[in-house]
Amino acid sequence: MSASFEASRRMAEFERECRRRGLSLTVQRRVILEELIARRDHPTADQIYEGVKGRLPGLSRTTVYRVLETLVEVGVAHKVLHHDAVVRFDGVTERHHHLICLECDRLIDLEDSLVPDVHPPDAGPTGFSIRDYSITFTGICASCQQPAERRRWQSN
Amino acid sequence: MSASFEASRRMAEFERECRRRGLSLTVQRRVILEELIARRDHPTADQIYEGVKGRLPGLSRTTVYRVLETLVEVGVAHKVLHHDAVVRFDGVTERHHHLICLECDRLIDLEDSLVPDVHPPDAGPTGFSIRDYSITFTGICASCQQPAERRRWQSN
DNA sequence: CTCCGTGCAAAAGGTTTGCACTGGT
DNA sequence: ACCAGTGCAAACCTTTTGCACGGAG
Repeated sequence: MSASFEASRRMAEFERECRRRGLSLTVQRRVILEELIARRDHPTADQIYEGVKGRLPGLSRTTVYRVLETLVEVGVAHKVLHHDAVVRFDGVTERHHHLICLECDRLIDLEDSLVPDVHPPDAGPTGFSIRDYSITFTGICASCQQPAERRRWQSN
Repeated sequence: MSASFEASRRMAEFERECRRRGLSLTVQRRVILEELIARRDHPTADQIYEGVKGRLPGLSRTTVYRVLETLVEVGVAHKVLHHDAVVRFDGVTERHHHLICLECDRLIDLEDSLVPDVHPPDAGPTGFSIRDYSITFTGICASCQQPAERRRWQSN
């Protein structure tokens, strides 16, 4: 399955969901979702803004924030939790996990297939109904294990 | 094991670690750690500040931020990742997991013993060396499953 | 006595809000 | 034509930084 096919499938899913919910299909929403799907990193709202402003003259940062929030509500994007107090977004909505380097804070995706299934606990007493999960593995990334030379990363 | 015993054990651990690293044992550090250990929620820096400023007249918010950062470095506190773009702290350093309500964003702790062990993957190709992990379960909390009545939470 | 740690004020981000306007439906 | 969505500017909130003072070691 090619990346572009996957992208258009996701876009179609988004359009369908918008109609179902009575949300307008604006250029901004489409372009921002495209950008998010195309990127394999975990961009911040501002990085998305930088990435799409060429294609959307006059675009406002505010709109990027609002659109990203919408995409999350609709379910075509996820928020990623990183400890830098900046919200990051993920266009990959299939279940996957994260590796976070304790040294440089780099965040790497990990396919779900590499991780044994977790049987979600009953959470019985709390009455919490579990829908999905994601595992955050902490450790040291390859570059930070090296003898402290040439390890610079654009903070992901 | 009583909560207060556990608290003093943690405090002792902190003091030992400070001496080992040549860090000063200031009142601020002690009181802030006490507060963090005493709380069972996941307070923000500001909530900690509100909680301790009575005991530390003239305390600066800046100091709270710096001290919390120190506690994390020393290893007696953890950062908790929440998608509200505000850093939260956790005085529980034993491995545990989180339940996050998709509806109200509430964050609930889940003991590790309730969750089957995850055998950390090799992460072979990436060269990442895994040290620990934490699972975030997403779903709907008890109150949000109720017929949409009386569900208000102090945003945890 | 020497620094590390603190307090204060100010700056730096990131994110949200109010309001008028525009573009989807 | 109507109303959701956008752009802009300003507000807001969290977090960081620079500097001088004071207290821990």
